[in-house]
Amino acid sequence: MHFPSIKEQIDLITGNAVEIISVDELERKLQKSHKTGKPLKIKLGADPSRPDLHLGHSVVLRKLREFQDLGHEAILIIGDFTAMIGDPSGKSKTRPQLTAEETRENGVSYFEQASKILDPGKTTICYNSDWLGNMKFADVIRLSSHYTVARMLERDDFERRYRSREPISVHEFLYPLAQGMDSVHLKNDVELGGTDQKFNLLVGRDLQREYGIEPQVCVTMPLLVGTAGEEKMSKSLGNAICFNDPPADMYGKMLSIPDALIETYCTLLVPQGHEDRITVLENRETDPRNAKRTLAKQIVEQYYSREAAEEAEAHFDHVFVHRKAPENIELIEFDAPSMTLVDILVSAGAAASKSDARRMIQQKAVTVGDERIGDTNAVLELGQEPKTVKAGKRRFFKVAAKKTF
RNA sequence: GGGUAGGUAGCGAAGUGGUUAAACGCAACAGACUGUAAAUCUGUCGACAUAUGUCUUCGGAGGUUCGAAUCCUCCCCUACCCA
Repeated sequence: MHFPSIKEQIDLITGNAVEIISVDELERKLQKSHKTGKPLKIKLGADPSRPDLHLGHSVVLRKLREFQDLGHEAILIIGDFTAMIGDPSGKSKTRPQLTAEETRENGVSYFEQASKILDPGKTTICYNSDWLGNMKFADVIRLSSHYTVARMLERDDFERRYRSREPISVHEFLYPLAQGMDSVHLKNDVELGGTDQKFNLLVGRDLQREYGIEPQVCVTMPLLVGTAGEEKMSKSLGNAICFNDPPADMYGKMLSIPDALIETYCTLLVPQGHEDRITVLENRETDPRNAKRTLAKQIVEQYYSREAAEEAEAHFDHVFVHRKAPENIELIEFDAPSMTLVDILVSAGAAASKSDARRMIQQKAVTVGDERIGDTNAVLELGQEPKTVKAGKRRFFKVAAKKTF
């Protein structure tokens, strides 16, 4: 196995990373692998309870890919064991308990999506139920004796919640330990994670040491902020751009990010060394419009293709710049000769309730054909010929009658 | 087990008997404007209803009252202190 020079490796690994604990140890490990020809084992934990990967995940996946490109071994751990128990930590109190099948399925789906960034042929996948599932209660107690409550409370999240008097369940203390056990089991050299994972990564490091294993190097990556620019990107906050978003949506969402986010998104989402990176970063002040367009196209290309990116851009221009209806819009057929606009909006899913539909009409948001409708009692005659309905700026659909009446 | 403080709309947070469907902020939605779904400004933001009408909501269940998110009783949940 041939590796690039240590310096080259360190430069790439350090790029974009927030913190590396510690660079010296990393260097030592790299030297050792260089000498012995044995790749380093790089661990990344995946949460199979949320199988929709978004750009936030890509930041850390990309780092893992960089390790792969350097010749090291990527290990993706699907945290199926913890997902089966159902972790109610943090904000979401109702994180669902998943069955074994569901977690396996999600794990597969996770891997498929992650393959858009990783080199799938060179990625090892493990399920942590394989070892955690066999632990006896006595083993768990023994494991937990390695850590103190005070140290647990050092974690930002716990500390904050403890201080603001929010509940912390005992089992939440067990999760970092479980994750740490993964590291003990794998004997990995490096573990990757977002900055919010720092504590957990450090626990893994400590536990490895306790169990007489050479401690892992922890590499933390920045958390990507959501498209709104404030909170971190997360599907449940509705500010995410997912790997599986259709190209047009992905492109549109990318263009809608606040200008101030161009730099962050570009550095975290475009591969290090890519030419677009320089173009976007150079032009973001002087020509934010085109910088953003380049960036948006580049992202779509990563998950789909160059062609898809071009199409997405054309679609966007058509709909939003020229304000025309898109070509392929959903046709909804009703089994009636006429219907109130309100009912149509609700059954098309364009409005959440009838009140909402009325509101939209009152706000002049609804157009049928070329006519803007302002009457909340409007009734639409339905015929064989589909009519185009536009609700708001970006929801289009066609309506028609199922048959002639 | 005892004590104290709490549980309000998607979230955060006011409101302690009556113009309170419930201030305000965030998010969301819409309109104007624009290079965009940026920014900014304006409006909307429980449901139902052929607009000024009705119904449901302030942890849950009962009760007091002409009238309660606001008072009482019981229960559930959370935090902190004491044991």
